[in-house]
Amino acid sequence: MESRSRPVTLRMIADEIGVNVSTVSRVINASDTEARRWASGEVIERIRAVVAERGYQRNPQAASLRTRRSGLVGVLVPRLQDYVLATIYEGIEEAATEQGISTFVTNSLDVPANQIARTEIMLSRRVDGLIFGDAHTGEPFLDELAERGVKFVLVSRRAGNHVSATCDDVMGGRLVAEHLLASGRRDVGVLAGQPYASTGIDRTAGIVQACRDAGIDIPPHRIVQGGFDAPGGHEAAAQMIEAGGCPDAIFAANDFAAIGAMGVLRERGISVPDDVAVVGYNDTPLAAELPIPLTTVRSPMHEMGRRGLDLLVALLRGDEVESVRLAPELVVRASSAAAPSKM
Amino acid sequence: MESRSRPVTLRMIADEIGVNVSTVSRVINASDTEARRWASGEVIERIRAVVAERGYQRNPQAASLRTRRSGLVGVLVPRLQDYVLATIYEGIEEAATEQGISTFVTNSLDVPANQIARTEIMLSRRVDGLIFGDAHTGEPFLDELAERGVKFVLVSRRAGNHVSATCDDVMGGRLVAEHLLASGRRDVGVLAGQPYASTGIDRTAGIVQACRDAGIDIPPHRIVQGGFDAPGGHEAAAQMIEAGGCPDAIFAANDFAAIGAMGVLRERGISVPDDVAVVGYNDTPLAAELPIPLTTVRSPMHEMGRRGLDLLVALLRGDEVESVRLAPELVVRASSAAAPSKM
DNA sequence: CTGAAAGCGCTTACAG
DNA sequence: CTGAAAGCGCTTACAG
Repeated sequence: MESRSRPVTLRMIADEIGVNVSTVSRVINASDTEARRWASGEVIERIRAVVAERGYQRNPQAASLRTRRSGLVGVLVPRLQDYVLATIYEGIEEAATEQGISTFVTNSLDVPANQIARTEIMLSRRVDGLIFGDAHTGEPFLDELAERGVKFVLVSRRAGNHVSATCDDVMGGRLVAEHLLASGRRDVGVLAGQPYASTGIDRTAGIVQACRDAGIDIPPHRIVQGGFDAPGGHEAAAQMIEAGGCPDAIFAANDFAAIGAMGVLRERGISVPDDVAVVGYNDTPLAAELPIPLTTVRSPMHEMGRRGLDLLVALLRGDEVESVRLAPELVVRASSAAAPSKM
Repeated sequence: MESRSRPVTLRMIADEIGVNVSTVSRVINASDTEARRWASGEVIERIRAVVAERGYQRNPQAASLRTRRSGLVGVLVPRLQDYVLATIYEGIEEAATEQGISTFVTNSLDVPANQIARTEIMLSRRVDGLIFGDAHTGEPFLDELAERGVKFVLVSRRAGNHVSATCDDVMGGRLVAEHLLASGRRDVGVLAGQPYASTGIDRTAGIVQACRDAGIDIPPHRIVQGGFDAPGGHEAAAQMIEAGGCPDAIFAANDFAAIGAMGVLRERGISVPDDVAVVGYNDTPLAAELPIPLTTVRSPMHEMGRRGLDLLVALLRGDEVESVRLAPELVVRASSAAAPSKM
């Protein structure tokens, strides 16, 4: 088996044409219009032809050594197994590729020690900037990073005053409240997710506020924290029902948690939506396929990733940037059909 | 806001101690034992102390320029949104981090043109090798890549004689057949997945063979191809039922496809497991939480990713390597409970 | 418009 | 055991 052939270098191109490497470098890195400032039309044409013919590809390591910019971005997510974060990452990666940027992703599992360690690894790889999908409220980590002059943006979750691309989760929570109240539900339980994630916090705040506006108070025992996955939702729902019986509506801050809750309800013979409405968040493709199709809030996950990358690029360019808040949309399905009127 | 401070270089360390950069380089890159061949105990100690104190981190771009090895690996998957591939990637990334290797992942969406284009991008980033989770049988692409001397391994799907880390999918299919036949099912339908993926091909071959061994032939109209996701399973199941009525067992080559199939059955009022048993593949965490818990085949996805990375590292080292085939395990749940005896 | 040179931060034969 | 030098492939002031 033959070994991989050595890549074409600038020098090879230059020698073949009989010009200096600096000229080739300038022409290659210039736009069509500004190239004329660096070389004669004939030389430009010749260079472009040979570059195409020989399949020249710039060596990014060499360029980065010289320019001190790597074209690399580090992305931290709680876990890529989570469909939501995987989708956000797809958006990031898509936008990055369009801009000629490469990304490294890694899982922090939402553990602060991992966040710190993974970030240092990213920095040692000389990333130009970072995108965090796992920001924790109340942790000093991101503030310290900003203090050090490291450039980063947040996606999915907000934190402090750091630049972020998120969904308007408070509004998402309000949409759910309005829908549930309109369909006759009065005893609303919330699976609030992790206490350090702005997503869960804001979605919970949204539904609580909107219910209060309608004169309904959600008592503390109806708000249970837990993981954003099926087992997490299972556990949280079980705990809620144990503590105060089953409410007539459950809002899970995440589709997977909603599925976990439906598991508990099935085990206990509680009927959805007759006894209890269930609403999720994110409109995962599974939501529509479930034996009981799930009402949920659609959030623009892919777009969020794209916008996050764009924000980071702007930041690295030195632009003044504003956080982005995208609008959610309620998708009503069978799991929250109006309750049969009782008594 | 202060700008990020310049990283510490070898030269700074060397100057501080008063030795040559080459000495520092040798000591840093040597193991504890071999360092003694390159420097006196005193110098070694001094270097290590200053490296730790100043927080020196090797510039990987500079090192790679010199050594012609980037420590970078490219990973192509159909789609990271797919839980199965996300999990395999987690294994890859985990093993890579342990070895000081960085990975780039990208989605090919199983489109051959994308596979080619993405691979070229990876190569232009100077990756040392590639891992493909999206191999297509019958496409010449991988053969051509091998011909060019590019180093790579496959995960999840086999193809040709290329080195791979996979699950024994034929055995997985056989396990399902034995279980279904033992619980009285006779008319078995298969949602076979994509025709170019060895996973679906092998799982189908396994169940077909095992049924034939038991004297039961699965007719062609009972084998339907389709996507490995919920919508794909939905469509394929609908097509199968349309063509020949509902079988008494459906084996989907993937849990998500199984969920899609359950959606069709629900719509048509067909009961699971009374009318039809449903079995999936991969034992996704959702499987256990579904309103009708799903019987499925557990495949060691995370381990597969780890083994794939290990294989690639061995290959890059020039070792002779053998493909790895991991064992699947059947997990029985409610969706395939024995049918009530009819008539 | 084009060239020659310096230098980014490393590693690694080659000397001694 | 340690140093001095070359060079990986680029980019970019500095000249002309």
